[in-house]
Amino acid sequence: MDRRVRVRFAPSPTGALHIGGVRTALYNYLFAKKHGGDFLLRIEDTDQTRFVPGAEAYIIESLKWLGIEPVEGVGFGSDASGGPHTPYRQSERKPMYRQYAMQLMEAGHAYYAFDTAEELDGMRERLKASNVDAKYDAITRSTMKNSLTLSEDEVQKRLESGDPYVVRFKLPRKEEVKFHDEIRGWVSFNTGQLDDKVLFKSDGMPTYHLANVVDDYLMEISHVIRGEEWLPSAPLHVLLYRAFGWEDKMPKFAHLPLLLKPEGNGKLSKRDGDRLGFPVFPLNWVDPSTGEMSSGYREAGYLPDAVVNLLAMLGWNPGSNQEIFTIEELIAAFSLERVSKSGAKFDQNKAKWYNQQYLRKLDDSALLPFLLKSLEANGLNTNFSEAYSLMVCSLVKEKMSFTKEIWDISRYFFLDPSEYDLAVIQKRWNEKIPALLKDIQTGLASEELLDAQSIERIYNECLTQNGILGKDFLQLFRVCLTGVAGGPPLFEIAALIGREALERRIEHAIQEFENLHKQ
RNA sequence: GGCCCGUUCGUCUAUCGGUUAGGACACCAGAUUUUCAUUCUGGGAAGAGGGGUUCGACUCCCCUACGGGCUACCA
Repeated sequence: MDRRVRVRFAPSPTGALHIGGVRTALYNYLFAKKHGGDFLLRIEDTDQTRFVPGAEAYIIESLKWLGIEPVEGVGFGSDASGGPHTPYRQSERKPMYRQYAMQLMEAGHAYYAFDTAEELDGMRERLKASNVDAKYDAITRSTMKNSLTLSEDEVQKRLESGDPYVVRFKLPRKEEVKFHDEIRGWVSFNTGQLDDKVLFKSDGMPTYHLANVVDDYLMEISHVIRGEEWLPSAPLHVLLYRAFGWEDKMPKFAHLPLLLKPEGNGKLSKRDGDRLGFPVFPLNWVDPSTGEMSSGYREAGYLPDAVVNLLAMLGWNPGSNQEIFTIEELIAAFSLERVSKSGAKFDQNKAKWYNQQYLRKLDDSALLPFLLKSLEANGLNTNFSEAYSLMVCSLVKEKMSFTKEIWDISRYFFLDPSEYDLAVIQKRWNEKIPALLKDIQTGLASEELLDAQSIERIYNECLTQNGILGKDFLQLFRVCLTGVAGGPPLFEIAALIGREALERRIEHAIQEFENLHKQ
């Protein structure tokens, strides 16, 4: 156990990385950092038929956005090679795997199989018909075309004539395979239930099982932290380490609980896309074959630290009541023992709450780029000073849950209201209002300095003059100035938008409200 | 179907044999806010069912139910 901690995140680039995968990466990262070890990214692209262009770049960009950065691997590392175990893309490691398949063959742990897809289907159908588990195992392999049943000459001949073949693992007949999972404790399987998995495909590529074990060994991985969907193949991997004679270098396993759909059934999947009302991807993703777009946390207005925090708490807890963690605090507190065993449903409300918390902690200036981007999109970027925008950010910050809301809740700082909240007008309007608004208008016009205090003073004076109560009018006045029913403190808004805007907006309200309230 | 993993408030979870079963989100009520929101206070809300073991079980064991995963020359 004094082995250097080295863990890896090993996604296959078959599409956008979904948040379950992100969480797996995060837990690996936290574990590595916690133990002063290494976190690496390996791309498992051994299935050429499922390759999706852009997926790898997407994974890398996602990890960078979230700050879950590997020290080695594709797209990372101190130099272009990615690190000392380059390459980190399994397709580029292709030439290395064959020798390991051969090593198993020579040791009698693997064999050639020549069965065609049709023959395999036939076998499965036959077994199913007789109510037996349809699998290529210790019994069925004796009825199939492989180097255990065919003569040596025949095998040689097939190999030489280029017949397609695969290499299968020769599973021990009836053996209890036990291993200790860092999260679940002892887990055991009987090899009688397993089958002779293909290790090496007819296209010359290894399957996941072979490539994964070989690479973990070569890259000196100390802990395999992955999703629970891999638990059933873990015994195979254990057996492979034994067959290779690498048992002393076998990593410890930790199988993470799955992230479930909020509506009840099944694990959260890539297909869920936007259906659920929250993103399942870190970044926006456009499916290159269908052109279909799925939204991501970044574009939905989440802050990366908030996403990291909420993902960390989904399936792990510190054992205390602390909910908000910086990444350093997460690293310090993290342990596999406190990862829960059962699947967790994603909670949108909690996610929103987390984002709000992080938004509020942000400097006003950190919000500025989001606002400036919106101003630019609306062609207003040259009309207002950056100092003005910064003040808007500070006023509006507490009202936001997501960065992308900033334009919607602050547009009235830049544009006169084009429409008004009718419900408020209808509820609060009465015949005294026009005179009151006029009074405020003239009061403001004759005041030299318009700051929040002076505006409020004038406002209150006019209220008393007109015999109107503040609670009956303030919200209407807010609608008059901003068009909407809620927002930051009104007199601060008024002070910021300034004399001309106030004059214009009050004048407009005097003309419009009378008609609007009748609608 | 088979194998494996799991099961505490609506949701995320604490509890590692003895607690009025705690917290957070959400929800509801009240207070504060001349408006909305914020904030504060309070409230309702849980151990799947059945057997054991034990002086004592949410906690340990077994069975059942339910949920999930896997069962490809996909990862």
